[in-house]
Amino acid sequence: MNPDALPAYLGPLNDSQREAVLHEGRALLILAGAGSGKTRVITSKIAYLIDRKGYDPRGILAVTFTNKAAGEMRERVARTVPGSEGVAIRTFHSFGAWALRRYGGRIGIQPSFTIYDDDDVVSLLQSVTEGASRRDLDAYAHWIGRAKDYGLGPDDDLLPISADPQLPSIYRAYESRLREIGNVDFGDLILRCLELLRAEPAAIRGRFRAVLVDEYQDSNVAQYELLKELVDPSTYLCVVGDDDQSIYRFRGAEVRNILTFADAFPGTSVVRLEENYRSTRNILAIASSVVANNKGRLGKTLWTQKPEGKKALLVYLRSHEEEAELVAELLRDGRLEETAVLYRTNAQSHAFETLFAQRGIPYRLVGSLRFYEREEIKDATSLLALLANPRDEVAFRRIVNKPVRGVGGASAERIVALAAGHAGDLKAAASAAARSLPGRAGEGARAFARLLDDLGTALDELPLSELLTKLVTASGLLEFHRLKDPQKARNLEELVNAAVGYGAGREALAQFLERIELDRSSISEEEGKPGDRVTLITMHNTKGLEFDRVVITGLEDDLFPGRRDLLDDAVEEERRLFYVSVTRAREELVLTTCRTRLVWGRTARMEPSRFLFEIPEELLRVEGRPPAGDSGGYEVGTEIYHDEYGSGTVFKRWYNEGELVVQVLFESGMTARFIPKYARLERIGQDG
DNA sequence: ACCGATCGCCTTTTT
DNA sequence: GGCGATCGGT
Repeated sequence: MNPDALPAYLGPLNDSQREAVLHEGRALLILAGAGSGKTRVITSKIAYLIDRKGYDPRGILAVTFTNKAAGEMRERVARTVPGSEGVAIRTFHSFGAWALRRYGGRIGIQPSFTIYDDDDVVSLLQSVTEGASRRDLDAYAHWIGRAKDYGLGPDDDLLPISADPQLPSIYRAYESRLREIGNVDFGDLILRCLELLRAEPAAIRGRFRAVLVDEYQDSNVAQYELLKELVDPSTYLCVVGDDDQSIYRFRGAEVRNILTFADAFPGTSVVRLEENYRSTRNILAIASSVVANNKGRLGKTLWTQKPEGKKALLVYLRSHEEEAELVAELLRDGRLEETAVLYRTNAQSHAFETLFAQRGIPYRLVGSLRFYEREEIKDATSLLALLANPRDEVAFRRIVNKPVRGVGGASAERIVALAAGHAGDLKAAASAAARSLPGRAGEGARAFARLLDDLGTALDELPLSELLTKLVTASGLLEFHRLKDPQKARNLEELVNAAVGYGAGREALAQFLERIELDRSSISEEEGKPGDRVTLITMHNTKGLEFDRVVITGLEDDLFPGRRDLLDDAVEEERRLFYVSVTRAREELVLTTCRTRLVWGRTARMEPSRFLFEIPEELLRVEGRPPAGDSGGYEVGTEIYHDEYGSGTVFKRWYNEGELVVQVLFESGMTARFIPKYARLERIGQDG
């Protein structure tokens, strides 16, 4: 091999891409517009580090945002670079889990921990609070999650999260209970990993000589701090992102991470990838013109050599049924695999599923299955969790009396209290309680303890799938659920199937549970099946994907952008979500908006999404009729002046009984509604 | 402890 | 419209 010859993987790259791959130095920020080939750049860069710069694959860490992305990158890296198996390609969370399982002992975390999901968090909160409503508990769970995203513990100033006076004490109680149990929640995977790195930097820091992060615009503050701890001055750090595609603020993503990256890591070089290889000029123009309405962008000019392409089709429809009909009609050309139907909320998939099932149109539903959150699955995994960690009181409470064993709430609490005398071990406590609890409750406790014993023995002897089979039968869960709903029994079978390939023992169990918690997409009834299928997917889930034809549905105010997002800059995040959605399309874009929609079983009247008015008309071909009189002016964003209220901006407009109504936010902070036909409004900067 | 009926609230988006 | 929480009767 001639070492001077350019490696093959550099061949197809454009100048900026190549610059990014070849860059050397301390840190690199790649601002990569949608469809600009960033995955190719990252994989090429990994290849280059290994085969030209002499990096040990085991010294390279690549962090992605979703497991799906990690899987794809793993595949591409393996294809591009022989001998790259050792590269760690993980999500932030799975990296955290890995580090905690391996080195967590140094900060008091047992490797047998399991990961609590949102439901478990709420259950635990319920046991550390008194008289809190479900609503309160949800709120506290949310705030605690957000606090952890920002790297804040119970003793930090939580006012930016919530002014609720009880939050600090509830957070503190929750945290101390969680640590007694020995489990972690999602935020802990980052936060406690950070704690580990600070306490024992030698354990991990410096292990990775190069760290690459994809989708950096969606990292949160805790992840940023983790990154800072992970690198030392000699580590090569490369992050890739697009501020226009930041869509996870609700989950603690902090766009400022990418905006200030160069300041946080001195010596940063910046490379922009602005050539788009995916979409036609028209599609790109639509995406750009809408996102241009956002303020506070780094700003970039996406361009493409692709042809202009077709105009996007905008269809005004009467109802969500018509919307599903329209999509079914489009699909009569047989291009199922090439088409994706996008919507803002999971609930919207229903209309499509129903109609497609009727018409025999095969579809693939991405993400919304929530397989692991189903009652029967959670029951079975709670038993598994209890095997993995006998101190898991959340799992214990859930499963001890299911199916009914005569151990009611009061008895269960007695056992939990008793566990304190057995180092928290609930199995030991149940055994002990078998003697002290009266009658049926005592027998139930004994039966439950015996069940755990049997399963514990089987754990070391049987492969996991066989253990699970034993578990669902011996516990009575399979029978219990079969009687309620045969589908639930089938789901339990599906869970058993998911465990095929795992060996026997505690480590296999921990791995399986971790996969369930961290990669919820890994089982879906539809996804694995071959054949042509149209994709049904939320806008958020499309990140990183692309399709020849994209149908964006439900373009209506109050839905997209959502009702809550109207005032503050949350609208900007929704606009970015629109930008992400549009740029998934290669060739063809269809936009639909409905006049009415079922909301909570009631038919609601809808208005077209404000984003539609931000698209230049010449980029659209319109079908159907927009609501009458829509040219009445006073578009959203119009600045007006009112004699009493002063100047303000229209932030919402709709029609009531045929009259245009506008809602105006004034500089004073007040809002008011007007019917412009009668009210004395002056439009600023227009002739009126 | 369990069952059934009623009430209320809900829908963002996900690692 | 549907799910889950809650209450009251057994």
